[in-house]
Amino acid sequence: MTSFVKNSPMHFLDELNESQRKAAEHLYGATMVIAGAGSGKTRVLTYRIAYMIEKEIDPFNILALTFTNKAAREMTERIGSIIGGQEAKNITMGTFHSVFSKILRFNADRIGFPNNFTIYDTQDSKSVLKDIIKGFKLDDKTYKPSNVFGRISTAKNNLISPEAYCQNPEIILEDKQSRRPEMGRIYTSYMNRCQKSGAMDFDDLLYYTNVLLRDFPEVLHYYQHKFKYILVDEYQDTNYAQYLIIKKLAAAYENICVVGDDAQSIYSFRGANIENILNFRKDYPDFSLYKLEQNYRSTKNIVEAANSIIKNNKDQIHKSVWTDNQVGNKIKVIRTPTDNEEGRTVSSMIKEKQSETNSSYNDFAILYRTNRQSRSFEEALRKLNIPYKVYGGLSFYQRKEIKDLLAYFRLSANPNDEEALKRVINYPKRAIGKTSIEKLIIAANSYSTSMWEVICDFQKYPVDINNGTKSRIAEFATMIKSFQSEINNKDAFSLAERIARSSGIMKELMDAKDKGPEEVERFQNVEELLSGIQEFSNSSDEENPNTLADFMLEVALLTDADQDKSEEINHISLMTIHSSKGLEFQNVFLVGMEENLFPSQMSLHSRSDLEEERRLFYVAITRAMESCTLSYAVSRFLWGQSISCEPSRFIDEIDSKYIEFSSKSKSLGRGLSMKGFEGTRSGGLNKISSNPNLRSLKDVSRNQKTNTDDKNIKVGFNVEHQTFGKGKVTHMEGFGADQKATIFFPHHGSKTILLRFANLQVLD
DNA sequence: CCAGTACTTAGGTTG
DNA sequence: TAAGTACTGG
Repeated sequence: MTSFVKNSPMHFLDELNESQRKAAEHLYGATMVIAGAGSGKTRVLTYRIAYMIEKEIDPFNILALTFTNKAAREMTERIGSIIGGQEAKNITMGTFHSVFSKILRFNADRIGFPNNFTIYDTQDSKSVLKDIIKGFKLDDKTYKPSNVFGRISTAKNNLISPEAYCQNPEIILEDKQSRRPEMGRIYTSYMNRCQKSGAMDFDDLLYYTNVLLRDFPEVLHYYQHKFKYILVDEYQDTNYAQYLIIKKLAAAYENICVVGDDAQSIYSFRGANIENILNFRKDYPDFSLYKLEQNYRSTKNIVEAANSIIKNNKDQIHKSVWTDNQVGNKIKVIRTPTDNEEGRTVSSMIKEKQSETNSSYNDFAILYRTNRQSRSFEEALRKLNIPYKVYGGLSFYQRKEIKDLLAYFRLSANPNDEEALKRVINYPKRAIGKTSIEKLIIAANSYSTSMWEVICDFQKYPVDINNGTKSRIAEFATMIKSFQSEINNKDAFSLAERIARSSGIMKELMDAKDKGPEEVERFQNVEELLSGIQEFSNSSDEENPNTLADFMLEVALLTDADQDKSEEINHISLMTIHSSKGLEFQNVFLVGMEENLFPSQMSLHSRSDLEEERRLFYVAITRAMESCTLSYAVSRFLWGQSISCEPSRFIDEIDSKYIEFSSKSKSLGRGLSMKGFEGTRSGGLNKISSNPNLRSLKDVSRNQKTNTDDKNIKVGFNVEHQTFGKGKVTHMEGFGADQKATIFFPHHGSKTILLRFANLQVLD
């Protein structure tokens, strides 16, 4: 087990400094490590776990919780490289959500869920809420799904059950004051709907874990004794539900080590609670505290500038971060006339520096407060032919085409998953209309069963839908059942491929491919998902194939960071400050340093919000190793109009010793800006003198009468449509006013059209 | 059922 | 401005 010691003359702990080493070696009792930015926090955690195993602690007894999947994976790898992969595998390591979702699946029957429960993402949750709000006949402007979702999420994160919510006088008053008295009813109904669908949202994973540990002492007992050693990374980002899980699990042995930095807490807006750090001393009065204060990442100027900023916050645990590194250059501040100019200036500065020092583009990052700011930089970088990658935004798994296919998988694994069912029952088009679906939903509610049960047995659950539609629905159900029968035994890839084909999704995307590059991309995305599944299939052994059901257990908790392929490529990184947390770059450009943008306008009302913005600024500055440049624009386009901006107060908060104002910006601004203004508003130049559209409209209306009620259209007829041109009728359905024709148009593909409106000319 | 149009809204983001 | 949704007319 300890063979690595023989090979290396030096013990791995020797690579740590004194306080790092103390924190790593102190294995018993409650320990808190407050780790300044760049102080080697991950290294301490890694070595601590390696040391535990060296001390013959069984990896099976270790629970390590991280903030992201990526962090968990990297740590497992690093530990594996020190003590051997086999040992590392037995550690329970992952995010709260992934670790506890597994525990919940194992114990699902105790809390009234199937063990293959679906995990709803935010989109799914909001869609459920929208339905409920509509069902209650409430105004969806007062009850915006995202607002309601946020409110419910907060409640769950604070372990307030629907019943408690409805009875809490304070909450009732709050909702009354915000004119949303029905919130409690919506919350209750939402919980019921999810349970009926066999689904949990992300917050439920934490909520129900608490329920499980609270109501089933034997379960609590089991995990308390399994997880004798508990480690939590990024402790400042935990919420109350997470805090309580840890507290309960650690209660038996109290071997708990939390690592965090209060100065880098930037997620309170979604429930993270700095109090958890402060409470630690109350819960474990005998705790030991270690502070990691030596920064290995940045120059003296950067470290000290960052210190001078964070000093302005009132709420914080005192620590003094310092470094042995060189003094380095001062932080540069540049000013540009417009946001577009900011893009050009920063891009050319990067180009200059890159060719001067012959460094890799990977050494550069542009950080901003909001995603929309990326635009001006992307444009400028493209013009200069500088490779870049924008991080964040829509993730792979959120894309429509991916969600569509996954919905088939989800439905096959758990047919009660109502969101999945609604998503694909008529996609690709199989003539099951909105009205029919609505009727199904209402029926399911009134029979208090799931939509799936209804569509499987119209005898038992009569619904007022015409027979043609009913038989198409039945056909759909049969197809899903045939997938269902294979989901637990056939290997993931062959079933996935079959579903993609026989659902019609592949054909749908294939046919659209010649429409444009976006359609091609969609098709490729689905191919990529399938090849990912193939990989998953191949990694299993002969005896127990990895099934699609297995795949679905993992996929809901994956994010696009989990399938990084661009890591090696040479490019600049563009991202929000939030997503830069935990990363480091030689050169950081922090852009958009303006009042109302950073700090954000919405943070100006309360001190604590402003302090969070300041911590965000602290995080941004401390990403830089060697150089840090701040920029701001004097005017900026915001929602279609140009507004004038003032430099951020944060610039003033940096001790002037550490910054210099670049003169470059001034000279750049002068000559160019005037030109930009001319020519842009050429008033009424485009005014249309004669309007050809008007004419054609008239012509059309005259034609209309002649052939609308010509009902003698049959399959095989050649017809002409006003907008689609000539085509051939391939299918007819419905009667009278509902009569529809499916027509193949050589230039527009196949369309199903209501004859009542179609205005068709029969050609033969 | 399809497609064009009117209307609305705009933060950060992991699981 | 841009993007997404709801509505409406053919």
